[in-house]
Amino acid sequence: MGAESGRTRVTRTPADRRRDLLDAGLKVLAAKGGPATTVADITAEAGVAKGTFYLYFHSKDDLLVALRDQITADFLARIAHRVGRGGEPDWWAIVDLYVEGVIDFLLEHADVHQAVWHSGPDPRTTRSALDTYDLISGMIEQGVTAGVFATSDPQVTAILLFSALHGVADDAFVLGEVDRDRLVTAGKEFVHKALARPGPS
Amino acid sequence: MGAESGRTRVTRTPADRRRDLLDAGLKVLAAKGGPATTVADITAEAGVAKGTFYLYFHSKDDLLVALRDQITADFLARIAHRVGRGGEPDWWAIVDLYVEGVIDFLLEHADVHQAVWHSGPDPRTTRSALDTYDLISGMIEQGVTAGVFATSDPQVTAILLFSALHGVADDAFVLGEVDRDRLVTAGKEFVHKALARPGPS
Amino acid sequence: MGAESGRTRVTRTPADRRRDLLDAGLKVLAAKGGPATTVADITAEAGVAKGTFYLYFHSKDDLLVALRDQITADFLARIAHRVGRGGEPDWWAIVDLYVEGVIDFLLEHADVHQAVWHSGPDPRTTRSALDTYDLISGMIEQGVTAGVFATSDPQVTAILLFSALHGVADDAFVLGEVDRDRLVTAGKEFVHKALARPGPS
Amino acid sequence: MGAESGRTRVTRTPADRRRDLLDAGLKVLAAKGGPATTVADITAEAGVAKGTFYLYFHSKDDLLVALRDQITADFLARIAHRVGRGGEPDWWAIVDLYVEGVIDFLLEHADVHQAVWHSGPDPRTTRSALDTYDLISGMIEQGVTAGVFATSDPQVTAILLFSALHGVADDAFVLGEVDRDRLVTAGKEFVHKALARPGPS
DNA sequence: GATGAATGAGGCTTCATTCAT
DNA sequence: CATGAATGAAGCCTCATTCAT
Repeated sequence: MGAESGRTRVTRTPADRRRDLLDAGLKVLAAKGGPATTVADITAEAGVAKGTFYLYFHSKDDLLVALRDQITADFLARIAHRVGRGGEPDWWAIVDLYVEGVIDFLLEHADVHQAVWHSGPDPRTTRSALDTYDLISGMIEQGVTAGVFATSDPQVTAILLFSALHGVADDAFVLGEVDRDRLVTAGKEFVHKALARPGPS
Repeated sequence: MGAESGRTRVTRTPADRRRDLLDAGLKVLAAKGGPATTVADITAEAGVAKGTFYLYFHSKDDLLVALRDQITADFLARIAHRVGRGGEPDWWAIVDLYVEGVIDFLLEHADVHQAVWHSGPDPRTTRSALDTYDLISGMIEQGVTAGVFATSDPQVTAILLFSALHGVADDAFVLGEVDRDRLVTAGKEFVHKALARPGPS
Repeated sequence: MGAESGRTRVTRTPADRRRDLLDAGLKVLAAKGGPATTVADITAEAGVAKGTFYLYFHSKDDLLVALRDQITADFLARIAHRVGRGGEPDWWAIVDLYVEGVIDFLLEHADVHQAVWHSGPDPRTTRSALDTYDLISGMIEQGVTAGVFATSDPQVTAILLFSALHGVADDAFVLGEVDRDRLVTAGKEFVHKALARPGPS
Repeated sequence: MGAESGRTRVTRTPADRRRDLLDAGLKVLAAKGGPATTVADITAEAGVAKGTFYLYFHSKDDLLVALRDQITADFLARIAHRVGRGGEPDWWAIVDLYVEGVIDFLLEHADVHQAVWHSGPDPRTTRSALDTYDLISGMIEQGVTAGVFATSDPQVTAILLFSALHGVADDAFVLGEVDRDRLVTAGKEFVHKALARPGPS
């Protein structure tokens, strides 16, 4: 009597439990990679029973999608936060912040990114990527309107730009040689030139 | 009644059979995606028994790697073929050919590419990607030496460039809206500017 | 019609279920012999799903080793129980009890013994056999010290003795003609003479 | 020209081919153990194609049985050869030769013995073992008749005796510590005493 | 006879998901 | 709500045996 047998009951709100599971998922995915991660891994990491998982997610894919969305949202929030400082916008400064933001974010989360992005259901169903592209193409369009950037196709350019940065960061991670500053420097130079108006005079 | 189990045994040369299996793998992977593809799918498509697979590949991963290498080799060959025309090299023309080559190739094989690239063993072990980057950075370095291009970091720039093109093509495929000419046009503009020397005067 | 697939799920305590599987393993191994026994056979006999097996054993070999150890432990316990009666030890009586114990045990479990012993991983890794030899050589050494037995090499003699009895029992089983009393009588005579001190005078 | 493509045709008589396969089987079994040995291993070792195997043996089990019989025959021949020296038989000398013969043979062939004996079809079907026992019990009976040995049950004693020697040799092999002379010494002592007539007076 | 490519049944093991407690 | 034992559909791979050449 008194103490129940087993682990003392940890009471957490449903929202907290769900968060615990997402966090655990993030951690395990980063460590083991997408397909290798099992539901058992996640519940073990979260310190709950296997069945509990299904009280908070319909399926494993469900959690994967949730993580995808969460990561993208985090990413957008971080970029928006860095970029969205008022006053007369200095478009080149914004681009620099953006480049640094993307690279830092990806380097930080590259493992999860890999795992989450290439697992679970077809990404086609996710709005995440589109939101990201919208952010970038919005930025480009405004810069063009402001007469600072030049591109004939802001939308495709947004994808080119994002993909370029995404690519270097992922590759640096996969190849295991990460020189953040080198990437940032080269990335800035690359993007600057690609967005710049043809040099006058 | 009807057909007996297993149609009459057909013997082919090892090289042909191996090719059959690779082709079947390509087809099935394109249709179902990496992890969803089973060895049974592949052998069914190839019209052989399951055990036959293991006469030609040590494991499922083995085939995946073989496909990876083959696709990369095909890619490099195509690019090299397009680019490698003698005479005084016109570097901008080469870049254009390259951009078109990459986009065409990826649009054509985007599905397989996705499947093959993000399945099987860690790509870290494959030389494929590195070979590709070497090709590009070589091209850039020569252009720089020739005084046509300008970049302070040809290697990272090569990755940025490749990733940018790879990204648009994959995305176009994933999103299901492919406008090849638009991609090519935007890609050329993007790459040209990114590689160009700063405007004179 | 009739029973649905999979009768209603029955939950037992882990210890009980593990025992169920061991018992089932014993039964099936006795009936079909080592390599012919499949995990499916065992789970069917135990009345559980195939996956359940792997909740209690890491692999098929794992169960084989567990059975090996269990059987040896049972054997040692039985012998020890028979032999370990206090008072002035009558060494010849002990030997007789031992001989009977070995033969009875082996006749009873000969089938499993065969199956379990010559399957699974190399027995070299198991302490089982050594424990058995230690028991016997201990008995012999004590008898020698007590001046009742005579042997110049108790350890090898222990193996000779055990092997002799093991052999007859197994053979009787394999050949299908079991005359327990005949074996016991001949065994006793054999062992007595082999252990006896040279006739006086 | 001249040489045919592929390995030069090696013409061997059917009997030789069969022998090649048996020898190869022996070698591979000794190296890899019973169940781990595949038909492919054997044909590779013999330098013939897989299908050739089935021209000389009905099945894998068929070869196993053939090896079993062959080994037993070799064994009997060796013992008979050592023992069967004419003149007034010195029964104790015969026993010594026998003990040495058994132990040497088993130590020499322990690996194959293990592999061959505990694989393939139920040994119940083989005459091999019985032949061996007949040899031994014959020896014992003659010794008894000659008034040199004493046993009330020559047949069971034969099995006890054979099993004892077989056991030590196998164990020494399995445990990896082989001290041939120690085994022989202890074996002789053991068998001598077990067969001896009760000390006079 | 010889070859070796082809077969396919079947074994082991994993793991997302369910459900009785 | 939580638990964790139980499920069973698949998946990968092996290998004795067959058969067209």
